[in-house]
Amino acid sequence: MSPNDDQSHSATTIFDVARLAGVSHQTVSRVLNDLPNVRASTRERVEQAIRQLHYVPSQAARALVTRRSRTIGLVATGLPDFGPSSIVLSFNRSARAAGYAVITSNPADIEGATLRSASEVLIRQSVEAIVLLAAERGVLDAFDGWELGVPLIAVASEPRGRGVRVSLDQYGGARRAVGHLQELGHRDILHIAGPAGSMDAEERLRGWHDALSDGGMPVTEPLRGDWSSGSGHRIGRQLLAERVPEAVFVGNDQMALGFLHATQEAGLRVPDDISVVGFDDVPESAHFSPPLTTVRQDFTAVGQELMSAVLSQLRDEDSPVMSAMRIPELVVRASTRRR
Amino acid sequence: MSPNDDQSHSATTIFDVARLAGVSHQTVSRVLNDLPNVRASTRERVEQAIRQLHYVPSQAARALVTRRSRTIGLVATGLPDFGPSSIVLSFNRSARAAGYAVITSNPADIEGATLRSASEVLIRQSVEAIVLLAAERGVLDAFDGWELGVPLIAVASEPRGRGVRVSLDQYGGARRAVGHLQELGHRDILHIAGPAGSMDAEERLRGWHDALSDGGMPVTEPLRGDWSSGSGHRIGRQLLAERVPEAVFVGNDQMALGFLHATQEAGLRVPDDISVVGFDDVPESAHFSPPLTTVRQDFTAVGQELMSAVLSQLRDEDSPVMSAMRIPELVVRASTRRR
DNA sequence: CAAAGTCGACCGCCCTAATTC
DNA sequence: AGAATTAGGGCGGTCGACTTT
Repeated sequence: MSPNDDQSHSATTIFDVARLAGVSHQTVSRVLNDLPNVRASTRERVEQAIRQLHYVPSQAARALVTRRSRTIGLVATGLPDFGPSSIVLSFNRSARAAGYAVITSNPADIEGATLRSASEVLIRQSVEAIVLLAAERGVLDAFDGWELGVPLIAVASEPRGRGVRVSLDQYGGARRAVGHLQELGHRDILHIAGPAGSMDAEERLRGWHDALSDGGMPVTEPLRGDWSSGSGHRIGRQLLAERVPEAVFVGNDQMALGFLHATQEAGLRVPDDISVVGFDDVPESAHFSPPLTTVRQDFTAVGQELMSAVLSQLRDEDSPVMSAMRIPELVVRASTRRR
Repeated sequence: MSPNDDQSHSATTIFDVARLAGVSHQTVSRVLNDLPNVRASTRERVEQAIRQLHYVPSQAARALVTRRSRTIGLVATGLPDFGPSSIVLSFNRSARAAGYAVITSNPADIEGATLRSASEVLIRQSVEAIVLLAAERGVLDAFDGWELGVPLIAVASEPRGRGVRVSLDQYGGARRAVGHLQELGHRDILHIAGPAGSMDAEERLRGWHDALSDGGMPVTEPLRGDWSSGSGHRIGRQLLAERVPEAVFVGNDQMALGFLHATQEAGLRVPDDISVVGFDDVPESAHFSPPLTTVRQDFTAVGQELMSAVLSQLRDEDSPVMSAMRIPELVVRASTRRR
């Protein structure tokens, strides 16, 4: 508002405000924290002084005395892929909306030691909770027997390890994908899975497997990719050199893209010669060649649920340990057709 | 190490450590901060005590007295797209390597007020610097005449506004892309640009424009997308309904994907009927149909340079205001061919 | 006179208790 | 007597000055 009245404002304290407003520092504290017993006129004078001095309360001082940093730590792997990035984005926004700042750590790998040291840095920043976004099976084991001192909330699709878990129903999503293929009359349905050890990969694999065996269809060994389009391409090449399945359920959209690439190189047409279903529904999948039938994951919801899990955990320690998982929807486009 | 010796460790203080080690709290502080004048044997005893108590120094208390939070704030827009996500990832890692934690804020829009309030939240967390990742022209204006109190470092490809700027040479990259097309003998080269107002979009547009006029070629009005593959698709549809240009330089890979989709719908073949060049080199572009010729941006380098700009700014206030911008490389794949 | 340690003030804020109106 | 306000003691560190080998 008014110009020329800032004095290197990192040095302005609650006492300066008090002096200017003609009250005690404690009264200023009261208005700062919306506590009662402050006359409206006094409050107004104080607020006026705050504005005039560009006063910003010191979070450090406040954290020191309240023992609440209003900060939560996020350990995230898998970036810059679309899914993880989307979850991080949504989580950051939800946290901010709840009045929390989030400190992010992106460890270089998912070794127990690396994860632990990333968390230690966060603990040192006195975060009030730690959120773990690392889809690998066993990452939670790294936290076993380690008294963090703060709640741990993880994105995990398997019911295992300590901490609170949040996820979407990968198994259910996979069943929908394969079910779609089955409804179209396909029986010979292969699966290009994500890396062994990824909880999501394993759950999708399980969904595919169960859908086939429940339908009395032959279950073959799944092929293993690493989520990258390159791996989808490579696997597709090898596979198609041997035989052409009726349909393929690919573990994510990137690998599906690589697989589509391989089909073209092999002179095959999708969906005429072979049906393909992906997983994730990244924004680009609508423009793949052909537009990809896939399973939509609501990453935004995951971020929001993470934050609400954090909040309920902060509120009382024994809130539910795993929230209900929504089943992702199938998005039918042009990469699948009736046999 | 040893079991059963943790006492709700958020309450452990430097005094507890001192007592256990049989020294004064000051001596503990010395070993904590690697200061001299501590006998090796004493140091060892203190470290032993620290381990035994699971002692973690309170960042809040330290920040309060040193006035250094060891935290830096990041205001990032554009997520979850690949480029911005990659920069954020790289920046986080570089910051961590330098001993800084980073608090991220992802504003919902790029209005001045929104940006400003996001920064205020960061200031309140007493960050030591603010990094702004918002490609829009004019976002820096929102900070004009506002005494932040901490250095401001921005990713910006245009030399404008306050603060330190870091970027890759968008203009140079665009010239390389268009130069490639020209070398292949194309003269009728259209441009599908990113949204008006995006600094990167404007710089790439300028590069395209200058390449054409320097080559004595006709410059038409650029088409405007919004970076999404959907917009590339829509624009492609409209364009191709009217006429088929020899070549198109598309502002990013996503829009290029959408455009490729449109060419297929129009029954055109790339690169036989029309050459296409993208920008970014997202990992998927190698598997587009056809594999995309594009310009590779080294996002990791941007993240690293951001952090080193922060450090030099923290070290002394008048370090260079804009670092040298590298020119992104051209990656030739299968979407372009000689006329 | 070094090196190794100890003491005590202070960073900016919140909380409880005491005081004033 | 009760509402409004003030005084003072930490929170957990760092740093300078001072004391002990």
